[in-house]
Amino acid sequence: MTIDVLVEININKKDKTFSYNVPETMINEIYLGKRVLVPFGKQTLEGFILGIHDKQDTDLKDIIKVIDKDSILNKELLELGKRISEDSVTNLVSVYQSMLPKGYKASIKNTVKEKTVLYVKLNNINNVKEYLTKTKSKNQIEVLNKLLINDLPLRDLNTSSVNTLVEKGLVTKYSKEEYRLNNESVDKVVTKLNTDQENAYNKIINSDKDVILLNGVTGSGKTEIYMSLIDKVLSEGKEAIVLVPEISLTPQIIQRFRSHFKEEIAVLHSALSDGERYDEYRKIIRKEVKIVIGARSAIFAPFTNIGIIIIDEEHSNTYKQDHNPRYNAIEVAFLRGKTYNAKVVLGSATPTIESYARAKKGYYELVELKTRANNAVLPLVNIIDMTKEIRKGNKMFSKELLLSIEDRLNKQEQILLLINKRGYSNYLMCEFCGSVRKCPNCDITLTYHKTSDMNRCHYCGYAENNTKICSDCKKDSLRQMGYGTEKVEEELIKLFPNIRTLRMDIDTTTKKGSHEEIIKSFMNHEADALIGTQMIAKGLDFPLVTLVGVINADTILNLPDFRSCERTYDLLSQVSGRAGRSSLPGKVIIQTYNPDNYSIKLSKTHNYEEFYNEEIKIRKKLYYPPYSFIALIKIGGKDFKETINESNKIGDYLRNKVEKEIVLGPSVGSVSRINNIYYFEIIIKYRDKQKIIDLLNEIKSLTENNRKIKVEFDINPNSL
DNA sequence: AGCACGCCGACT
DNA sequence: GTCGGCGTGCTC
Repeated sequence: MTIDVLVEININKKDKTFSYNVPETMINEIYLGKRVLVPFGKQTLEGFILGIHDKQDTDLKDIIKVIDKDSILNKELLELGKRISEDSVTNLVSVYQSMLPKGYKASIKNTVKEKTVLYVKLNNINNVKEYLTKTKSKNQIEVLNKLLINDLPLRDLNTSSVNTLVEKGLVTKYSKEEYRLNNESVDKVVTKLNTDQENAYNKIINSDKDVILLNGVTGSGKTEIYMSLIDKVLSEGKEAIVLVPEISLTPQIIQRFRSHFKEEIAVLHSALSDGERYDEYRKIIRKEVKIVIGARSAIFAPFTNIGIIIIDEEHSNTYKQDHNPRYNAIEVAFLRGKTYNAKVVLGSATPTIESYARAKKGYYELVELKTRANNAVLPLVNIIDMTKEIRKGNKMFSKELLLSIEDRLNKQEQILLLINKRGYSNYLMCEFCGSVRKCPNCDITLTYHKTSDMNRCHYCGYAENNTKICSDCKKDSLRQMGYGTEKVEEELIKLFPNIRTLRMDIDTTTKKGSHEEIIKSFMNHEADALIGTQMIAKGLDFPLVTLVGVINADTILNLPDFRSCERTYDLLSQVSGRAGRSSLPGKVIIQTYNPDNYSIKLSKTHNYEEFYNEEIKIRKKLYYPPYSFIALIKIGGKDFKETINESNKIGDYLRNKVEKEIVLGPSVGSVSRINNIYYFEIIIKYRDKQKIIDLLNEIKSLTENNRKIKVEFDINPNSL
């Protein structure tokens, strides 16, 4: 037997496979999509089996071994990978690699193994019953009585008694696979839909469209609809995939799904250990579960009879992978949905402009939920003009925010404070000459880290001791600008010495489980205020929160990105949605230096459509999505001149090929230099997606032999 | 990705 | 002459 193997390194010739001979002893382990270890020149590489032939060829080298026990990539997923590779202009191997769960990718040396536990079973029931009438040992009687009901793990029994019984030949120890994540038995909760939810549900199941956009305000109860849809799919004997943004994959949501679906569900997210993830995948392959809930890569769950794919918070930018292969899980969902004739449901309070436009045009079924479930009212939103506050000397907290905090403290209600860190970290600026301290390798603003008292570059990891000396004017005038969660917490405690605070940001959530701990602690009212970054904006449900404060609403708005208004509106709506989710009415205070910007102003009314109508005008005028697709070509090289030259060549090539489309650049990249590699960018705005994908694949094969430059492609990039 | 091969400049 | 730079091509 010989096989075609796609090896893990990038062969310059497009997705070339190599043939190997399979030794007799391994023949029954060979399946398409499994990984094998093969000799390759002088090295040993991993590769995927893409072809199996029944012939004999002694000229070929033998494979070393078969790595995978189960083949996760079945025929459907192998085909899907090819399509993704084409659409995202990435090598096939890297697509297949990212379709496998992370634990599987670990090097062969530390491949994850099944966890086994020693169990004890009875040998012969009659012998045991007879022994029970004779023996006087209390411990042994207890052990045997337990085992009469069913086999038990050794750790739950008296070990020395078991050992005695083994010697007497009455019981035997054996090892049994045990899943690392056990679905602890919970009472099954039956959800009941209210009238609005019922209507939405019916509209979804009766729709003749492949894709449904479920646009519901925060707290309108989309999750109950999802669960009812899944119930229906399960009753038809089919499977369901639920995608949520990593950040909102909180214990709260998982618990809700667990309590509804019991053990029929597997959970996949980045906080799992390799072992846990391995086990969750085995549950899927062994067909022990019918539902998968997970982040982006869960879209590749190896189900074979998918009935529905649900994507919650569809506007979230986490569905697009921000490194190669740059696939978008939503587009993958469409592909898989089509294969299985399964509906794809996109849910959001603030859909992307593109999705909403498609729904309005009738490509998607539009289903709307305009009121909150349980009669909760949408919170009152106050927008505070910080330019006025700063004249009064209120830098961080406006008067109104302070009064409201005090009020909630008196009433024993809870407060959520959002500090928008993105694009607004603690940078150092010279008070004298205005220059900002930057990374010597990357041209990127350095961030001051209080814990280590160092300035760090978030791109390359460069770190230096904190300094007050400006590198331009050499004066002792560098001053910390901006503030993060830490600073806000500090100030808050100064102002309200008795306040109990919790902080949630990258620093406090690196440890496994710390995210959950903070949420649990806040839920139990062990703190009055939760101060955090974006990660507190989504999906959380704290009934006692009646005040949400946004310290700095403008930071995203100031990013040089055509989606900055959309992102601002999303964030403000999401975080506002955290207030007043129970019977207590909620209030939101948004502090901003741009109170007249429509994305901030319109977050007051909770009316998405109003915002959409404003935003779509601008998109049309400037020929941005959904009126065009955008592709980004990133060219990097060590030699500045060489990189410009090659970039220009690519630009010219494109301009020759696409007449009416728009090619911008090459221009200096948004980050011009990282780790002493220079970057240039070419942006293409176009109408015909397929045409440009083909063209980019052409450029890829033309440039991948060029060792002077590295070219990367990003179709519909998350940010520009 | 590695590694060999080969073609040029600088040297004991 | 020969050591070593790196541009190019190949790995079943």
